[in-house]
Amino acid sequence: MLRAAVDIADKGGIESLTMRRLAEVLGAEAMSLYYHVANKDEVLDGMVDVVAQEINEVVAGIDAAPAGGEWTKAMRARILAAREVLLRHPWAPWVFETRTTASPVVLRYYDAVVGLMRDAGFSYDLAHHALHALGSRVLGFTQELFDPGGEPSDAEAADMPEDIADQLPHLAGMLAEVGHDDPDSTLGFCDYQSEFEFGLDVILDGLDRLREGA
Amino acid sequence: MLRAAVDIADKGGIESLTMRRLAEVLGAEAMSLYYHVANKDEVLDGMVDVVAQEINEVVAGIDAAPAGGEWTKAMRARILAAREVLLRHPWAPWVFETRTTASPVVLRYYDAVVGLMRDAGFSYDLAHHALHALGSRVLGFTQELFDPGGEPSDAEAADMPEDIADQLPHLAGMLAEVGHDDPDSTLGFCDYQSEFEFGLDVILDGLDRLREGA
DNA sequence: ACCTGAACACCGTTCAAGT
DNA sequence: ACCTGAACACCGTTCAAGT
Repeated sequence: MLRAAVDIADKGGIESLTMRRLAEVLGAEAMSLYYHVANKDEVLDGMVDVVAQEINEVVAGIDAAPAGGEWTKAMRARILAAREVLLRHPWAPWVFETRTTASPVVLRYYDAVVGLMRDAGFSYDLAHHALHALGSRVLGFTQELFDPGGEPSDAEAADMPEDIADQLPHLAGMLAEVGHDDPDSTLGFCDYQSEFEFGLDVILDGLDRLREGA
Repeated sequence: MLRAAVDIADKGGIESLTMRRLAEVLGAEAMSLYYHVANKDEVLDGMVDVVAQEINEVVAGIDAAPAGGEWTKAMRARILAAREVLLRHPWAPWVFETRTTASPVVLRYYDAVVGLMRDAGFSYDLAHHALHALGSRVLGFTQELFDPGGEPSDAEAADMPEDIADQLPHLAGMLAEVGHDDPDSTLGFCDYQSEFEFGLDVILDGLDRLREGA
């Protein structure tokens, strides 16, 4: 049932996941679901468990590799592996954010993350701050809002009108330059993967410096 | 109308904002709204404009202060001021995230942010990376997921069952220590404001170091 | 130009009733 | 123990009709 729910969301987006559709895919006749589950939120709870379980399985194979390496390497590999799982489930960030109770499977992931930092010499206090600083990045995603200086929106397209460009001189300048440097970004799209890694490295480096100073 | 929509969301949460309720508050009889607006998304678009406008007004007064100071001070003050506005509109983060088109008012905010970095010697390229690294933090919020090691959930409460604590040794240890240090966090709540500032400073410091190295 | 009532196509969910 | 049909209370939205 959870597997079916994940499939629906993967294929048609999270908004296409309705109780009626889920029952249909399962062959059941609609409202039978409520015998097995209290409400739709419980389905969503189960779906984050599925994704978190997937992440835990993937990182289990990763952790062995950078055994002698620095902790930032291990953390980086772990987070990027988690990100790959997340990219297969584009609805997952939204569902993660809307959950109010902590899934035990997610807690297991966080426990391993704290363990990794502890092994690297972090105090519990600093590890706690570190989790907050990383935020959702520790699970491999960030919310992209409207993508500053990247979207091919009417206000930022290459043919940005003169009068609007005058009102936003710095964005116009930035777009012109960033757009020119990278042939793939002429349409204004950013490379989300490398931007994610950039931000991640800034934070990991900063945390490592704090670890050394402590 | 937008003001009324913001009021409803402020008081009853974003889920209490329905077209019928909005019309009721406005004195109109329900479906008249569709003469002035194409659909509900257009209302939500307008609401982020209201909030962004509020932010722009607040930061306009802030920017003058740290004139001779370092850019990180000015950026920090700007972002924390934006955060105060956001805290008055708890629904705003969710609405910001769901928008697909960039509001001109938000673009104005980002333009000023890029301008601030340009004045500090940032290249357009680094400023672009910086925006991505800051993500939603530049507007004053982060998504808190389930709050690692903080929520008074059944799995993490002070009376965490022995068997669960055994499965999550690092989280249990962290919770015990962090919970003890701060008398206000005995219930497991984190101080979101100081965690926000911690993460923000990590990123700003890291960006400043990259600026110097460039 | 502006508003309205009735209706449509959808939700999640309840509940009494079936096997 | 498990499933179902009919119904309820809500959505956003359409549309023909009013002033």
